[in-house]
Amino acid sequence: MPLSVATWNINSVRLRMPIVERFLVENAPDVLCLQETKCVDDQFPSAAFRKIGYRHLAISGQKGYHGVAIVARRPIEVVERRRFCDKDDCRHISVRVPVGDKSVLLHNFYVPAGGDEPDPEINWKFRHKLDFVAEMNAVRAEHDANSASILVGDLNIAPLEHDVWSHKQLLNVVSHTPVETESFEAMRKAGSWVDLMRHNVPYEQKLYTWWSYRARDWEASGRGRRLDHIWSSENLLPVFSGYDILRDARGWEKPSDHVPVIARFDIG
DNA sequence: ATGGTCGAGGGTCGA
Repeated sequence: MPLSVATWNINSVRLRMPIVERFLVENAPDVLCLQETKCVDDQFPSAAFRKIGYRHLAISGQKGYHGVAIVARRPIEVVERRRFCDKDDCRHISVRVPVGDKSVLLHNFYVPAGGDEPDPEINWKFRHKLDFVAEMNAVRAEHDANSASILVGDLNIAPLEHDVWSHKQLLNVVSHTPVETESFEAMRKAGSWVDLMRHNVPYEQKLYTWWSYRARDWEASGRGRRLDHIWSSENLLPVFSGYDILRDARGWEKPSDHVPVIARFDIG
């Protein structure tokens, strides 16, 4: 019986419940990590999740902005709601997922988008994004014989050349600037995380999880970016059995600009 | 060339 973990920036959980339910019914991941829930915990549609079998909830929301949550069909225990950059933004929550006599520590992140101007001197949002990623260096892929770690979320950075539709045209666009991609990869390596979506995938293969709302036709324009990620500790590689990017979800009714990603592990 | 579209909230701001 595998363990499956999904991540999805849904850009308002209340508005998006119809397609979130569709995704859960059709794909039945054990755990779904959500970002940009955009509501306080009292407004989170907990009853609707419980009704379709997702009875275990870990929520960290705030009014109007940001917000993360984890919903699961199996028990989870909240470990931490970590603050970053000395702010009260709800951008992280971690849970422990018992898997037989072992357990997985699961981090769910929503990294700041960073604004439009890629200059930390004149754009405090970009400064905040760089500081946030630097602070993530402390989040390591903890593991031992009985435990492993997974880190997912909207990390708002497309690190590799083929994680964007045009490397050259996006080099000065926030999400793909060298200062971001280099610090991002340094942070990932410092934590000993494995980028599962690129594991055994050809370097030249384009991978996208996000398409802008600002295109007349997202599909025709083809201008995507890989902003959502699934990482794990190295000891999960032997049981990692693959993943899917639910590209079709970008064309559903009232879509998010991000699509879900699901990873599967042959454990539990 | 430098828009374009969403969501929350009700103040435009954040993405």
